[in-house]
Amino acid sequence: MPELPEVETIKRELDKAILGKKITKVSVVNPKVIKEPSPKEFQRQISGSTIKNISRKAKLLIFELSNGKFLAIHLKMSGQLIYPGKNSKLTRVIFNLSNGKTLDFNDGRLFAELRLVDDWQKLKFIQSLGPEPFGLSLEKFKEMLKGKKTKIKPLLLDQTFVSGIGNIYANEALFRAKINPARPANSLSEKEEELLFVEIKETLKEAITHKGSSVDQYVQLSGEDGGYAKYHKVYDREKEPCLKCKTPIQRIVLGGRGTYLCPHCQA
DNA sequence: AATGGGACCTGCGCGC
DNA sequence: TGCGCGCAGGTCCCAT
Repeated sequence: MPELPEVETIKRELDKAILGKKITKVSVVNPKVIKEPSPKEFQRQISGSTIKNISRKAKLLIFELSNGKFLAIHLKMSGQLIYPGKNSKLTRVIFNLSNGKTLDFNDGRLFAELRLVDDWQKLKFIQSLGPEPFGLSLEKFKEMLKGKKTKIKPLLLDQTFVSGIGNIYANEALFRAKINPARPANSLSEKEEELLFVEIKETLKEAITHKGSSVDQYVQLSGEDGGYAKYHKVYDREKEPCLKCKTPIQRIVLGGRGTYLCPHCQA
């Protein structure tokens, strides 16, 4: 799915496009993506409310509605929000707005989760989240790494450890910090911890600047691709030459996820 | 505590 | 052209 930069991009565009607008009607095309309450209640309770605020927590989008409820959307692997909506075969939920346009929620793989709740802070997913990289000090980050024998890359993907990083940016940040993804987290030198801390934030920031990485399903709110994929240094570049040393990029599997590295730069 | 596997789904690209 | 396989920005759950 969209990782932190992709969700942040969508959040910023939603702010410009639909903040303050009224949702006149909701059509649930595929009820599978509605986790709570029932699809019927979901439609009923949202209809007629105004979007008062939109925020992002890690990879989760949260709409605050005028009826006091919160709509939480996790896009998972293939979720998309499109405005103005074009109603494709992947459209699972349609939000009709008072201006006559629609906000479409699309999701090819049906992994995404939409929840309408009284209090988003009580969501189990939210309560388990670790800090976001931007809200973290270097000291705290070093502290967190202490005693962690896990491989550093799967650890970065663990949302209870730090939140917002996904598979693309974990790979990219580790390359930029010249750290092998299989290294035990507690084996990093102080210099490496520092560099990793900096590169995680830099990578995420750059990705936000370019409006995210469109590798497969992710698109911006307008439906356009994000522009960051062409700057990827290792992700999805198996067998292509390392941009620094020409060594072919290697793909391995760690924690069940495709992992890309330069075996020379990240020895 | 940590790691591995599978599950949830659909669709795409690849090799034959 | 058609088929089967492996793979996919995520997370959860169970077994070891």
